[in-house]
Amino acid sequence: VNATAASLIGLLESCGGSLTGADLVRTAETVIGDFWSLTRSQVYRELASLAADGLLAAGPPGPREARPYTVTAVGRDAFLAWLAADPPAETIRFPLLLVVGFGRHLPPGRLADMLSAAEAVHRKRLGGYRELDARLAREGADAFQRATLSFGVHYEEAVLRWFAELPAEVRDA
Amino acid sequence: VNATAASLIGLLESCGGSLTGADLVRTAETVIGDFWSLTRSQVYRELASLAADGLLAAGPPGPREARPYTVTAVGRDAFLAWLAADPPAETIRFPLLLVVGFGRHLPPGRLADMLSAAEAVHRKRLGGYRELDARLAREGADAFQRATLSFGVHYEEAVLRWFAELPAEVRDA
DNA sequence: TGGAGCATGTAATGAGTTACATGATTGG
DNA sequence: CCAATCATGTAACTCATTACATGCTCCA
Repeated sequence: VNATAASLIGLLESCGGSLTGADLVRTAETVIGDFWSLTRSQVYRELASLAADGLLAAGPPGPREARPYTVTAVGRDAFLAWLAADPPAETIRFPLLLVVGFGRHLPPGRLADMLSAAEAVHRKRLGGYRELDARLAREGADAFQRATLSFGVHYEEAVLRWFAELPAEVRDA
Repeated sequence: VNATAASLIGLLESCGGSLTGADLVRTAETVIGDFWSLTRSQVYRELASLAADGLLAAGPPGPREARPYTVTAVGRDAFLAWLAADPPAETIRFPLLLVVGFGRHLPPGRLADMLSAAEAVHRKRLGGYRELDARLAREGADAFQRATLSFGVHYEEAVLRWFAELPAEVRDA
């Protein structure tokens, strides 16, 4: 029961009923996509694997072989066990930092371009997070979900601060 | 030429001469390990692949089949091309955030334990980064390398701020 | 009704992790 | 010189990404 599989069970639990693969792809993307990326292929693989192990039950296939999945009692227990275990440390893989680290090999101006492009992306993401947070606050959403969003806000603010504080030596290399 | 392979070439470039697989594992761990994890197996696989493609040249095997690798002209060009290309976005996978998001399924107190354990880890990491930064500043190290370290500092500060600002509803769930 | 475009699911490739085997090294 | 321990390299496996095929759907 890895983190991706457990998350799928958790999303099925939260949504009460049964969801198909594509439903789960969409749901996962919006709910946990900002700090736990996953692709269609992963979802289908995990669903098949979980169903084979009896943690999920597959309903009758609908259009285009779409099977709705529901959580079994065994699956629920496995999810709760995963949830209560000590979570491993986060992993960050930030290609831009590699580029910055090797920055002295770049032609003049190139790094500045990359940095301002990245800065724009992060500025936009921060705006989106803040907007979403305001909406969730209005709607009185789950405090746990808002806490994950809050991480996103803090993270993006940190990235932007980092950009802002880069020495000219680096920024205009 | 993926990011891991390119980084290995870059490290070989920076170190001037030729390094063996184990040397590169060590170097990579200390220089880029904080934002680009890689394992021995990856290193050896990439080295073999890069040598097969002529981007690296393998020297004569020393003790225990250890071959020293050096960068070829082709390899250097490939590295520079990778470096100048637009870097893809970072990926973050933070298991603790998954757990927080599903926090309402946790027994009372469990989340608080996880959070304080994680907080201790991040506090320690921040301390280590600051110490290292002070040393690099004294030694007048490469500004680009210090910039990557600065990211680490900003990131850890953000994580700690996030912890500190979590509502009691979440922290003491 | 038919075909363009899109959504869903699958297969093949690539990257990352874990676990293992074997050869050095060092201290007794 | 022998044995315990550690370092180095390899292989098997899991996870993730990319590219593909096929079947809906919706509008002309």
